[in-house]
Amino acid sequence: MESVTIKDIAKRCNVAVSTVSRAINNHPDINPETRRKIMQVIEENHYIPNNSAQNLKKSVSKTIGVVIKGADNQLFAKMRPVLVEGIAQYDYDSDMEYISISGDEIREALRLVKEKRLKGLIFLGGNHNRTAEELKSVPVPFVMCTVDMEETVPKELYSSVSVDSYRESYRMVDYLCTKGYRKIAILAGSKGDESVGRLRLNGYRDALAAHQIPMEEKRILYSQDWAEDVFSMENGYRMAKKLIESEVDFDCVYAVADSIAIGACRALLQSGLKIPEQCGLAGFDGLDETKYYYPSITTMRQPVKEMAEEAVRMLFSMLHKGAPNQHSIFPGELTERESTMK
Amino acid sequence: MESVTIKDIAKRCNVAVSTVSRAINNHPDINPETRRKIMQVIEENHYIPNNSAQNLKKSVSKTIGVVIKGADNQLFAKMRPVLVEGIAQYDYDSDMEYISISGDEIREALRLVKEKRLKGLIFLGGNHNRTAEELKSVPVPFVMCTVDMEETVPKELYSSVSVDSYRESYRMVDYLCTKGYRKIAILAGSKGDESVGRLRLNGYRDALAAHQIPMEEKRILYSQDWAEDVFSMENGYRMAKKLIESEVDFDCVYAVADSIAIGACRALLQSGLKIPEQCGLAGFDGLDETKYYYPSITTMRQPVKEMAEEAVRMLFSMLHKGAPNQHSIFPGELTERESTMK
DNA sequence: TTGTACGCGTTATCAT
DNA sequence: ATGATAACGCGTACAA
Repeated sequence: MESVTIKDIAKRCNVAVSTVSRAINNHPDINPETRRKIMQVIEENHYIPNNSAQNLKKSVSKTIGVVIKGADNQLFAKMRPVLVEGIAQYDYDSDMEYISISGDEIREALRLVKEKRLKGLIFLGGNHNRTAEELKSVPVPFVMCTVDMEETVPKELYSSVSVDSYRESYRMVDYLCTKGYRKIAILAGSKGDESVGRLRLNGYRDALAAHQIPMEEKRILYSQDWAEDVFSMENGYRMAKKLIESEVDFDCVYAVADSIAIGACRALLQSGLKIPEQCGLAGFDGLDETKYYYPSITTMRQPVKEMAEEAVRMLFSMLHKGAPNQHSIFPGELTERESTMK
Repeated sequence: MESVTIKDIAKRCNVAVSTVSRAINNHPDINPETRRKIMQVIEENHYIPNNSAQNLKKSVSKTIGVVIKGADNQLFAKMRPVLVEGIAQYDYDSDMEYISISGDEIREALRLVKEKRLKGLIFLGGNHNRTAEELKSVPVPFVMCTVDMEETVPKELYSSVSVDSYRESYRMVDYLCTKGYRKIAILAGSKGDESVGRLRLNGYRDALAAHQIPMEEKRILYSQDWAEDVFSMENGYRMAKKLIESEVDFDCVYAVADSIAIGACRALLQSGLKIPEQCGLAGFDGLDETKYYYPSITTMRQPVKEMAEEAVRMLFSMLHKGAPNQHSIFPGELTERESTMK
């Protein structure tokens, strides 16, 4: 339990702690011979520097915080390793923090920055209507990843990497219209959604309008307000069931997230509908599952890997070169699959 | 950037740092009045104690390490929040570390324990053939979660929470036999698998034997040795494809993991086979997706939430009460679904 | 009840 | 090239 410290190593080597420190940190002015010997003793005793002491001393730990909103979001799960590796390439550590979908990521971030002396932040998910006040309160550079901010929020107050939820949602619905679907139902998030759910819903609205298709309120399905559960397959299943039982007329279902689409797909097939012959289906995000469902499900893929890499690049350009806040918008990849290929 | 420290607070309050410290840590002997005032100043200045300094001082940080093997394992993703919350209830912090599926979790754990002065460890996944040496080298109590150790490893050297992969796999195949399936193909892990894959394969072997069904090597499909990829849907799809094209006779497919089963399911349906009429299908783990596939997929559910809770309970019983190593085996839940209900 | 002073393990700045 | 020592921010025994 009582770990071996740098002092122990120094003693065992009959040198001063400073010499050991030099050996560890590859300092130039040290006799290669003593260095070799010290490293050997370190090996033998399985000595490993105390992280807390290092950070305390360095006063500013080389650590980037990653605040992940939504515990089992699969997109974020795919981004995590990319971020860790990317950050490591700059010789920084990463500190991952998961917070609930209903939590306040900015408040949490503030705590972390102080507590762990973080040098920068990457947010995965979050509300898109933060106030200027809130954004200004973050004392280190940060990048919002996969979250479209409200237009009213000044662009110079934050950096971001995202796909344009509104625009790509519009594209998707436009595509569905082009395929001949006219009565497209949408499975949206919760009614009070302040995140991507609403933006995608807006894209749906405007695309229909552009095709002169009257929008029926009845074809908009909201989920119950069980916050954590909004983007679950179960919720998709429930909403689709409700749609089917409501006897509302529809020839296509568009879900604002693939997880919702998968649940919905089962409900549709179970009710005897043929996909895509009697009913089209499309999702959003590009989860792997959509490729292996039968029928495979049309989706708007988000290039998560590239986005994560860009977020890291962007963050360090601000950190190292003092670059100003930037915004990078990635195009979604409309992936046409069996569910809409009649 | 230059954070406010406990000294600053002390100065602003005209008290000594120790008094501030007492206020923060709810010490009994402090004037409620001064305490109130100090807390107020702390609020106003957004003071938050430096984590590193606290840990360094406490010399033994109240932190539990969680080593997660396999980045996007969905089972583990479900366990994470349960673990965090459970650990927090004991007033400990958790430190999550993800390592690649080919990494050495023990070596990594050793590093972490020293570096961050961890008090205990929970492993999510890992090799099941560790040596006694390796287990003894871990200097803090630890619990292996969801990993069945080899019988030859002395039970008193580690604690574990798991379902019995061999036994439950046996049960599953036994069930399939009972349903009348006679030519059951298995989609196993990679040939050199040292983890659950092999144990589940063994269960398959013995269950067939018990039913006097001769085992055909041709019905055992191994994946390529692309380590990270073994339990992916894509790999399931590939193996099933290979099976179909091989013209080997089979009336049922059993995948050692649900993710593999999902990929396989698509391949089977795509080839025109009716499930379950012409071919049964079963997986293992109990992923949500299996419930929403069409047809829904029979699986052996692992009670992940309960297992995570038990792991925490077990760890702290060792930590606090000095309890000896323990082993808790959870029964799998054979969930019969459409894919095997002819 | 409050203040003083030391030490946690490490790195950096001086001397030597 | 190496050693002694201060400092990082905090908690706590001890003294007051």
